[in-house]
Amino acid sequence: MPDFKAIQDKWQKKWKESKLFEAEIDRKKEKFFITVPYPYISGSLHIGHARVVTEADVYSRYLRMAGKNVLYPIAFHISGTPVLGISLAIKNNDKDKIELYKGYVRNYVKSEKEAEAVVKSFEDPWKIVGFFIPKMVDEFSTLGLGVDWRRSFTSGDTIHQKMVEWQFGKYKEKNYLIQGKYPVLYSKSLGNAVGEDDIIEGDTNPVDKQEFTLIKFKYGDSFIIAATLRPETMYGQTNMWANPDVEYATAKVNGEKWIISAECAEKLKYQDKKVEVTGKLRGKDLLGKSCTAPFIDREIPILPSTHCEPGIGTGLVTSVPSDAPFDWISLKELQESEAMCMKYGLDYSKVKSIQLIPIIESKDYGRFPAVEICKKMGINSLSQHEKLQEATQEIYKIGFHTGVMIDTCGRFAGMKVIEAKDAMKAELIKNKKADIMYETSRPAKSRDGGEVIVAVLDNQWFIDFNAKGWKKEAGECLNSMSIVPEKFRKQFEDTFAWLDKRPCARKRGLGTKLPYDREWVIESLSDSTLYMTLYTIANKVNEYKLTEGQLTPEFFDYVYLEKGGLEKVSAKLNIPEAQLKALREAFGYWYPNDHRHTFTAHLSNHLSFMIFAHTACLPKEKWPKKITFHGMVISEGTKMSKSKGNVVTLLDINNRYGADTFRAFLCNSTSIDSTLNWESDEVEKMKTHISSLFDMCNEICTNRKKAKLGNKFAAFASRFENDVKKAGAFLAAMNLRDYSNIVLHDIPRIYRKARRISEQDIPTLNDYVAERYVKMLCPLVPHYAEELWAMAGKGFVSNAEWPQHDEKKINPMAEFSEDSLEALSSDIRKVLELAKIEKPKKITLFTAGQWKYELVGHVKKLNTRNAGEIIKSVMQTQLKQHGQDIMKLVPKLAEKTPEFVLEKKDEEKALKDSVAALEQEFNCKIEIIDAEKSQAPKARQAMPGKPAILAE
RNA sequence: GCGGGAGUGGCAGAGUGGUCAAAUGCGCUAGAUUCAGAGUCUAGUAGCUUAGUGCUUUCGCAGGUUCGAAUCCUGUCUCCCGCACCA
Repeated sequence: MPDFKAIQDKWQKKWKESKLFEAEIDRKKEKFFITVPYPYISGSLHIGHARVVTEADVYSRYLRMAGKNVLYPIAFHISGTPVLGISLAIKNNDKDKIELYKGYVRNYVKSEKEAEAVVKSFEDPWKIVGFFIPKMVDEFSTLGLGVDWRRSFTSGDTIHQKMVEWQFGKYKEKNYLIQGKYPVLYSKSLGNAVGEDDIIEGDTNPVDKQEFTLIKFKYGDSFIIAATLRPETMYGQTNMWANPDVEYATAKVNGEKWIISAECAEKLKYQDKKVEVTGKLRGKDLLGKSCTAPFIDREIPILPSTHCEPGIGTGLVTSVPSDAPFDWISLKELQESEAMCMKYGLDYSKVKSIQLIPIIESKDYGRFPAVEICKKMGINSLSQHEKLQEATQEIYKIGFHTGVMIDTCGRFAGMKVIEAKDAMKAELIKNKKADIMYETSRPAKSRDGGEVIVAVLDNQWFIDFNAKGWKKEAGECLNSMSIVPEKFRKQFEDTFAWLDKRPCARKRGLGTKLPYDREWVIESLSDSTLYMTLYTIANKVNEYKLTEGQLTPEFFDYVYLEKGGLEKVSAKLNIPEAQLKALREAFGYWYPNDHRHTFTAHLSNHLSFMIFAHTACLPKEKWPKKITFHGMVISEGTKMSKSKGNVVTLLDINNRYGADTFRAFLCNSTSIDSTLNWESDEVEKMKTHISSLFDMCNEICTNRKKAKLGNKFAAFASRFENDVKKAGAFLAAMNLRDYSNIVLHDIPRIYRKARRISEQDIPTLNDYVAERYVKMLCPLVPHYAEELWAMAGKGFVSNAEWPQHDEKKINPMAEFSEDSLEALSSDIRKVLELAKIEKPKKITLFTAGQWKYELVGHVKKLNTRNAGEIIKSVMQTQLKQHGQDIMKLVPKLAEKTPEFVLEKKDEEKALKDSVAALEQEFNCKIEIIDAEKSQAPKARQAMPGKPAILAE
């Protein structure tokens, strides 16, 4: 077995030394600029990252060999809050996170002590970035990528930030940016918006924002405020619930006197409301009194229930017992307990007289869904909290999707719940009878232990995708692009239609500050939509040592848009004209992005934004040309996750399998848009497969003799030429699976078969395939290919020319004859087996009568498959005389018409040529007889391409 | 719920109107080579049947169109992905 590791290291080093993949402008060649999404840094790279870069590499290696001037760069994304979250966790001494990162770091440093020190340093987020980026470059490199690393950068680099500033300047100019109110998850202790990564268990148990409608119930000169998720149930209200044990607050909210829980008053301060707490009020004190329900304008009593939680909503709940399980059970408990009514000084008879009011009919439920579901689930006490919650969700879900308002609901009768909800809410708010409050879907804490609530920011920046004209241009761009597979185009169209205003900045996280409002950091999906442009110039910007002060909007206006005039810009920015010109030239030459290869998950955000960004900032000819998608990656049949322990990292790959095995497995195990299942057993098999392939090629390359390949190899040559042709075509279409099938399986198979034709011709055969085969292997297994190529001593195969096929040698007839002969020998074997003849004395082959060839030829020419029509047509010819046989043959022919039919004389010749081989195989005499000249009953069975067989 | 996608043999995965019992690979069975293993080679791998044949069943399920359906149409079931500030 070859030492794949030594071979791999050797060639990766040589490529690097010779700057093989450092792309430069070459006007003689057509340029091709391919990109993949830059990875976000978070620990080690795994096979999910590897898939996209490797597929792009195989493809771009082909294009390079096919004569294109290929630029394939990779950069790194560091924007956003996850890195910050890691820092924070480490700072807060989060044991799990520290262990996790120590685990990563230990892969790269020598001692435990050193690892600890490195992880400690991660309290500074930039140290995380600084540590991992070089490691990631190294890990990617072990895959044998043809990447131009000189052009790499991170989204935290000056060049990136200045470009994003330019981009957002353009957005601002075009009025694509607006400000407005927006609810966000917010940590009171951090004084900042928080994301999933900042919240404890935010990744496993995500926190959502819920929108409550606050309903105002007139109560003296104040309002009792009830919070509800179901404003459509107004017509079903029977009473108000207050928790007797809770202390409520009276507060002035935007000038009105509200009664709400103290917690609620606190939260509302964050939700763009003026709140001034003026007093306290016990829940008990409200009981037995009444308040006026808006909308239905009805007096309803205030009753006690412990299901009102001060921490949720306002701590006061309006009761709709027909549709809310909690309300129904609370009411039921009260109605069944005179003692409880006495306790709170309520009039028991009045409480007992409360009747449910039906309002909604839903699928599978009658007029009182809450009652029904409680009965069904056996709920009869408020203490069954979890079951009640479940019941509530069920009723809510089914009511929302299938419910219809019934005749008790005034002018909303007949309306679907889904519509009535919004209509009633809007009307309430319009008449100032309701307000909005946001609440988290579960109690949550940020990593530092502070409470997470929902805060409304009133100066949130949005990108307005509905800004005038933008969607039209984006649509135009999409129409001009090629999307592979094409089925994803519809999803783009849907996404475009649905995109509206998107918050694009937050108050924390790594990234670029908004140029005209510097307390905001551009959010990480919004800052990574135009960075591909930077690959064209990043190496030069470094080389020229351009500084922040030089990378102004004028710089990008000139380099990207050729605006401002060379002399003027050069003088203003203090950049030599030659340099500025070179930068402009580089951008002009390499851009647009010809091909972006990426994961489907990016479609509805990154890729869509990317298209919008390009149309906003760049002229049409610089818009992206093509997007291809790959499928997801799973490991041992399930999703990769740390907890399952099935994450396969690039370090694992490098240690256990090597790049070529990985590449071969990746390309060969599934088509590009399907899910890749990483199974180590299968990978092991691939490893042995390609190493035996390497041994085979080794022999092909060393045992060679230049000579003309004889005619007996016509079928082989035909298949090989065809494979060369198809391999190129498959690669050009980025069909990596079919391509790899050819080089990994098909060629070895036909080659091994051909070797058996004649031992003494093997060196000639080897010489025939050697050079082209090694070239064809190169995109897939470049290290092995270089190693083999080195035997010929002609430089790198990586930039050799893609092999041409010889169309003249493609000979379907030769292949067909070979196939027929194989079929014949298979048939003979079967006959012998069935006839139980172990050692045949003689085998007679009958060729079909001339008329049968004519018949098949005739049928093939007809463009009908209808047996009746075929017979009709045939009977009008000379063949009529064989009428009886034809009646039997035609139905079969109609069903299965052979692809090829040789002339009778050609078939006889082919048969004669193979007599020797057959005689050798079966070790007996083979005789060929024309069926028309034989009386043997078997002879009648002969068909064109399928001689009758008689074994004795 | 809305939107998108997918269901093929023991497995992975081709095939989108005829040459399809369905490529290729893996697995499995038998044989060859080999000290042995690995590898390679050869044959086979839905069922029944047979001198190489024929028949039946099969491409999630149920119907339909057609001379002919894995492929087109209708209905239905199941699974996967996205649904926004999260990279």
